[in-house]
Amino acid sequence: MTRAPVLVAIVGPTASGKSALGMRVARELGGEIVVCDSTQVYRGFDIGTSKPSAAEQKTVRHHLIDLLEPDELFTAGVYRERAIEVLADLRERGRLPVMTVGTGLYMRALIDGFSETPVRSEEVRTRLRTSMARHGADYLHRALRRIDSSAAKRIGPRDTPKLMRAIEISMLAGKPVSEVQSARRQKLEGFRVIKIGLMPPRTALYERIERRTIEMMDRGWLAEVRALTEKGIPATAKPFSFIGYGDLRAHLEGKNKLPAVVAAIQQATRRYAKRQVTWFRPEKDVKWFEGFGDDAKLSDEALKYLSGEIEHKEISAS
RNA sequence: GGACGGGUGGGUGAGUGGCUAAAACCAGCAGACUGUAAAUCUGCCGCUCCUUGCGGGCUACGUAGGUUCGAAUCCUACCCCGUCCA
Repeated sequence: MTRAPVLVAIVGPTASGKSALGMRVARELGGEIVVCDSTQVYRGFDIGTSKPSAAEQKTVRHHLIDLLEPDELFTAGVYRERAIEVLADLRERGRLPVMTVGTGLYMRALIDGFSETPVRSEEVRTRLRTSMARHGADYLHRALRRIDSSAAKRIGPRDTPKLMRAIEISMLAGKPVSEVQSARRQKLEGFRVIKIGLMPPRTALYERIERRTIEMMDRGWLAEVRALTEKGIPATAKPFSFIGYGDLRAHLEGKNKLPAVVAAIQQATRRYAKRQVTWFRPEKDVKWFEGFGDDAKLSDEALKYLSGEIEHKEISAS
């Protein structure tokens, strides 16, 4: 007779207003935000990652941001573990988890889970990289073909990261990746997930991306990058590969003119948004809203939908 | 006014007689993605027709003519752009 707690997940491309909608949902339904974003976990990288402001964090409690130093690595698997801890805490306190999802893989890792796969191993990767250097660029693909031809068919010969991961899994598990991954995924348990999606019209989204980039610059993004650089964080640190950070750093080193950099950032962001759309669109069980999350009418509807769903689920579950 | 260099598809830019609807890269569009995912990779990318084929037709390399079986590629004139000389 336990009422399974609800988990609300808001998906959508960057700049679609997930945070704004999440804030409202959390405020009105007694929730806290569980951020699902691979960039906001890094401390100090705030403006360019659209991290919730201090004011917002004061209004509604946020989780899973500012977890790491710039030189630390993070993975979908680690995200899953951390998120499960947070969810357990929220459940205990009777708070509604409101996930704002920018990183589709992380949400999948949490909700759908992975098959039981070996964790990333730097040793294996170092070895693979050495072999690749010795035997040529197509070494990994040839190797995977020997181990697991169906996986090799699925992954392109130039897709080094995925080839490496596939081989790594095969080696550590002692059986082909395909076999490893055909095992059941370890789904998130104990929550009823309600997914809502934001899908603004493409041109409107792109316009907003363009505007938001300018706003980020106005809010001192460049100064943020300068401060991070002056702290001695190397350009090779992972968060400097996030959209904008590397470009702005290069600009500070006198490499590119600012207007060109801003244009490049806008472009990269548009492309990123497109990839997010490609990822989220086929997602199952999503209630889609064709607009921005900060639109009053849209958030009214979304809220109405959510309240209905939550009530329904809780009644049917008890 | 004169001398050179150059004008190629949305952009950059290869291509000097047939293998060129035109390399490559970028942008754009679509897609894939089970552990670095704001990452990485794949396909398409002049228009059009169908019996969707390494298929047909049309248009295209500043403009207009010409040479040739055949021209983005050669010739002539003209128009632009850049550099230099007056």
